[in-house]
Amino acid sequence: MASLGELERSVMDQLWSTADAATANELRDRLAQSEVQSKDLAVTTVLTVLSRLEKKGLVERERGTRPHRYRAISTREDHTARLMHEALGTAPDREAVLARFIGSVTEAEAATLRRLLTRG
Amino acid sequence: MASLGELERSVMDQLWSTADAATANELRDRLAQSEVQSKDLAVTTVLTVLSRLEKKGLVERERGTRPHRYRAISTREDHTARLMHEALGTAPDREAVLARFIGSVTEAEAATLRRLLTRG
DNA sequence: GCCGTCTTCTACAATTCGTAGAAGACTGAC
DNA sequence: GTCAGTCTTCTACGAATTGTAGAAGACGGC
Repeated sequence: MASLGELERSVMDQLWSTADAATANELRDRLAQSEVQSKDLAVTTVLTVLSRLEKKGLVERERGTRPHRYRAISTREDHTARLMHEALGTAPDREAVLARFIGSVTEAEAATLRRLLTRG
Repeated sequence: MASLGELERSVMDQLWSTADAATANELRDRLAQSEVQSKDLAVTTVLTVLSRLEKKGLVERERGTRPHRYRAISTREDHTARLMHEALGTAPDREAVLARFIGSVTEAEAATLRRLLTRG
């Protein structure tokens, strides 16, 4: 449901990289600079993508200001964590999935998890 | 990369529900019975989907036997765990993601994780 | 050698995504 | 109040993915 295309992903990355809302133009510029794909985009392209992301519930826009400003609705971390939960939810045996998941986590991450789990 | 369509997903569910390899015909029958969508499919439809799943690396087929037999390459749990890792990998701050993830896990799952993490 | 079964090839419609032009809406400068 | 420039919306199109399946070729048992 929430699978993003490449450009959609890039736009989200930009929105996530600074918490502030940004205009389509700012985003286009930022994409032009930081982008791996280095393909200058039309502003309308960025706007289309932003509209789609809005429809998908990932982005919200301020309609009051004249150049509308867009911001990510949740943080990248929340979004990613939600995706992980979604994946987890597709399997009937969640514990078995967690076992596999833990099995292939790096030692540093395992340590983090231990800390997080014992602290609460 | 590994996002599945609805039918593809259903076929994988069937393959995962029994570890044995199955023929396209068997799968079509099983789908017809268990399926929510209750739409009788042509065998060729199932075969097409199986070929696509094979190309995606999720299914392997025995070409030796005459009605080819298909089986899932990894278990549902492995597959799901891999998806979770993929999601995790998209974020730069993996630890932060893990923190959010842990935060929204059920108590039972948290217990499972603790057990898994302290046992190794 | 023929018949029924199985596979492969090809195809098509719907959806998603990248991409953007055309045209209408709005704002600031004057 | 009007004009120019900016911004948004609408519409569109091509590529890729997915559900769907027919046509035709390959194969094995009788």
